[in-house]
This record gives sequence, structure tokens and C-alpha cells, in this order.
Amino acid sequence: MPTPAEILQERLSDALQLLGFHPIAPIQVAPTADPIHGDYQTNIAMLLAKEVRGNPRDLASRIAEKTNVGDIGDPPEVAGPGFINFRLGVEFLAREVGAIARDSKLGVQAVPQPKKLIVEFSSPNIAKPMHVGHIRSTILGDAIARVARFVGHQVITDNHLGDWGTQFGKVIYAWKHYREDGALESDPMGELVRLYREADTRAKEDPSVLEECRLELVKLQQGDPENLEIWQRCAGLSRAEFSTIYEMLGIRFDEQLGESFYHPELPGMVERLLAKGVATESQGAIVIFDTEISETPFIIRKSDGGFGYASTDIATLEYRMQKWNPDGIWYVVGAPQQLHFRQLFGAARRLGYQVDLEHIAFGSILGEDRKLMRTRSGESVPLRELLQEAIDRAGKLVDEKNPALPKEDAAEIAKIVGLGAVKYAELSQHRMTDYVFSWSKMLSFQGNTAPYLQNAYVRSRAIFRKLDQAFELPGTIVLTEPAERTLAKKTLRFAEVVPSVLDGFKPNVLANFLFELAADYHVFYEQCPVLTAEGSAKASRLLLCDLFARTIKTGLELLGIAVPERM
RNA sequence: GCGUCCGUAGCUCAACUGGAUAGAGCGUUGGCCUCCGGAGCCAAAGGUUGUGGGUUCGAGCCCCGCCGGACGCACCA
Repeated sequence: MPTPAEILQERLSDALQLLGFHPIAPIQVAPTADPIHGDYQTNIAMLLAKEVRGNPRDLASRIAEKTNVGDIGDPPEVAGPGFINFRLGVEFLAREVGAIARDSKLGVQAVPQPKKLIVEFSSPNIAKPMHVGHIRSTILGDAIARVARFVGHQVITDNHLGDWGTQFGKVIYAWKHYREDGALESDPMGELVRLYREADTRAKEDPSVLEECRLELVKLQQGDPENLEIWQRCAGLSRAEFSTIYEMLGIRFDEQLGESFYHPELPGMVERLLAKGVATESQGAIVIFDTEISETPFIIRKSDGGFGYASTDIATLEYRMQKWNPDGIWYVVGAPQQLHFRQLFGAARRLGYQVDLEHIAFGSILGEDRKLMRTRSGESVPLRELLQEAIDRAGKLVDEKNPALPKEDAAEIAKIVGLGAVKYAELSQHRMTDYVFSWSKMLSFQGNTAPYLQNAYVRSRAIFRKLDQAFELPGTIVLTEPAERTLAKKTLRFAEVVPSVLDGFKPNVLANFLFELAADYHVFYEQCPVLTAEGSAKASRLLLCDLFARTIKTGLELLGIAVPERM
């Protein structure tokens, strides 16, 4: 079923045909900023007036006159410099609300042309701790993948693990010299991290250690059995650690092909690029120059014969094209790597790949001092500890607000609220802004936070627990109160907002919508008693409550956030 | 130096891709509980959108110049 905006678009399109216009660009129909201008508006008359050098208001009147909206609402009005405003009528609203209430997807339609998309996100480095820096990619990527699936795309998520980098020389060196088996047993990941740091600091002090680390790496890459075994054990331990975090976060990947997976392909790939004339030799390295992008080259083989991540990323691209032939590959990776991706995409173009490549960049997470978030000792905050703290803090809050809850339920709720708070803090913000991490703000029950939205859901569900009979969708829907209409209109917009998340990759658009929806629900809740109402008023209000609950639940799920039934 | 991103209320952030009087939350001030969860609602105060030009019916958004910040610029990912 089309959304209100789409219906209006179609009617406008018909009117323009009658008047002899054939606009190429889609007709913009946007919700109005202020309800005094109605519910939806279009600026099409002003755009066309510019083209034909006519008077925008006159043109707007002619278009308005020919636009048939008798079954939708009031006759369109011309206002301001040439806007055409539309107001949705009560009958139309009731009809539409009834329709989306019967739709499992709440009116969200499948895209006309489903695409096959690969979404690469999270991508932590093995043998390094997963820290706050990874959380943005993880949460953002997951949300985008969920939305893309929901609107009908075929999505393959891939965790592009950094399991073959230079850091492994250090890890292996330290493994051989400083390993403590007891610690490895009790806290494997902690020990791995300790080993890496140990080698890292020693290498900085002593060039000979650095050289030995390099040699260990070379041995590994040449297939030395001992180093290979150490690498495999480290990789196994890291993956296990990552899995527990992903499980905690409710995130699943279709593929987890690490960089090591592509390693055997690298020499052949470099030869191919040389043969095609895409790559050239420079200062002993094999590089791709594209001065339109940057003076510095894209290094696909180092002068010492080794491979960096530029090479792996090209090999990965080739593999994906061969295996899946996708329409798009989306990389959810931090903004500092913009140059890398511009170069990668440039290389892909030269290789003749026809695929939509997107770097979905994002800003950094700052501490409350507005500097990159660190622990007191100056290290990056381990993700696992951060998530546990979120759960603990949420647990305390839930305990304060609702001490009567059974212990087991309280623990489950703490998890839902705590993790939801962390995710929502990310996703409610424009992805490019560096955002300030604040426990008190994200866990507040007021304002634009996950707990506020979850609580709105819980309140709406509480009504149904008090209901003495099963809820059934009513045949007739009455919307007499302004608060009912406002809520109904907002709910209809869900189907417009969800697909729009993908243009510009902005989950914060959905988050902000859910916040507005919850606010509208609270006004409705305040002004329209449900259980004490009677007849079709009661039935209609129950329907609004149910529809609200489903919408906020579905919306939060698209952001990867769960809702509790009580809290 | 070159490049990318950014600069909006005291603070944290929006602004549907160029639309009407720039909106929320927190904080501040003042109201609302015989009623479904007050974890809520209503109202007020708070702005020359860093700055100077330009483009046009119309600019927070596009173009140019400054100021201020973050990040990146040949073999680490």
C-alpha cells in the first residue's frame, strides 16, 4: 500500500499531466514543518514556475485546482510563495490506519528493485581488544543491514576481520618470549592483549626487537608451521571473544572472512594489475597512481614484497564480485579512512567493476572531556567492560524504579535497557558528528534516549494486561480527538521514514522519528483514557495503542534494540 | 602546505537533500496527580546558524574568501 506522500505524489503527477507538464525529477511531497500549513506540502509549483518563467502562485493555483484529493482530505491550499498544502481528512486517516494495522510491515513496502548488497562492518583486529572504537561500526552497520533487509534487499553481512596484519609479528614474538600459560588459561584475551602491548613497548625502545618482530611476521607469511600454529591459536581465542560480544549485542554475520582468507590471492592479483597496466612500479613498490584523488599512491605491494590492507581490500573486492556479483558493497568504516576508500573505489573503477561502492563513514566517540575516549590510564576502553557497565548501571536504575520485579526478569531487563541505551546513543545521532559518550545522558529516562522509548512501549503494553478480553482489530475506527489524529498521522509516516534511512545512511532519521512518535503517544495517553472509554472509541484507542506498540517495537528492532514488556 | 570532515540556544544534538516564523532534549522558571505506569504532560525564557561576500522567489544546507577545530597525506590497519 502506498504511503500518504506517495498517494499525493501520484495525484499531483496526474494534475501535471493534465496541465501539460512532464517533470523529470520526482515530485517532492514533504510533511509540513508546522501543522498550520496542513500535513503535507509540495514545492513543485515553484520549481516549475522557474522553468517556464511563470508566476509560482498562479501555477500553484492551477495545479491545486486539478489535483483530485476528494477522497484524501480538504481541497489543497496555496500558500506563501507558491506552496501547495494538503490536509488529511479523518475518514482517510481511519482507513489508512486500519490498513497498516493489518500489515505485518506496518505499511513499509518492498523496494521496486531489490538489490544484492554486501555490508562490511565491525571488522575488529585479532589479538587486539575490541574497544569503543569498534562499537560505532558494529552498531551502525548492523542497523543499516537490518533496514536494508526490511525494505526487501538481499543483504550479506561480512565481518572483515583484521587477522593478518603486521601486528602479528609482535604478537608472535611476545608469545615466544613473554607468554604466561596460567594467564592464557584464565583470561585468554587479556593475556593476548598484554602480549601485544609488551612487544609493542619493547619494540619502540629497542630497534632489534622491532626487527625480530618483522622477521616473525615474514616467517608467518611464508608459512612457517610454528608461527602458523601460534597465529591459529590467537585467531581462535579472539574469535571466541568476539562471538560473546556479538551474542551480547544480538548481532550476526553471514560471513566472517578475515584478511587472511584473501592472502593466497595477493601475488596473482598484483600480477594481474600490472599486466592490465593499472598498477606500476615506483620506488620498489607496486602502486596505483591516481593524481585526481591524491598525490600519494595506493600501495598494493610494499618494496619489501609484503602486502598491506590496500592489497587485501582489492582482493576482497574481486572475490566478492566473483562470488556474489553484488549491486552494492557498503563499507562501514571510520571517517579517517576516507582517502583509502576513495583510492580503493578508484582502483575498482579502473578494473572495470560496475558496482555501487559506498564508504559509510562516521565520527569518533569522545569522552566527557571532549577528547578521544580513554580510560584513566590512557588506554582505549575495552568494549566488553563498557557493555557490562551499561548493563550494571541499567540494572541499578531498574531496581530503583521497580524494586518489585522478580530477579531474573530484572536481569534480563537490565540487559535490554543497558545495551539499548548504548546503541541508541550512537544511532540517534548523525553518524558524522563526533559524539560525546555520557552514561547519565544515554541512561536518562527523559529526553531522546532508549529508556524513554522503551518505557513508552511498556506503558502501552500495560494497558493490554489490564484488558479483560482479547484485543481484536475493530471494524470501524473513529478518531475524534486531536491527539488521536496526530498520533495516527505520525504512525502513517513510519512507512515513509524507514526507506529514507538508506539514502544518506542515516539511522538517526528513524531514531528521531521514533522519539517524536513516543512523544505523540504520551500526549494521546494523557488526553485520551483508553480503558474507561466505551464502544468504538475504546476499540479505536486500543487499536492506536497496539499500533503504536508495534511501530515502536519494529522501529527499535531495525536499530538493533529490543524492548522489554515491563521495566 | 595539500586534502577530507566539521562549526547551530548555557550544554548535548536535529533540521526529510534549497522551502514558510531554525526545532528537540538536558539544565533554568512556572503550572498539572479522585484517571490505564507522573519513568508523564502543559507553558515560559533562551539564536545575527563561526565570519565576509556571491548565486535566487527563498540559503544552516550550494559557490568563493577568511577564522577556529578534528582527522588524513609512500610502504601500520
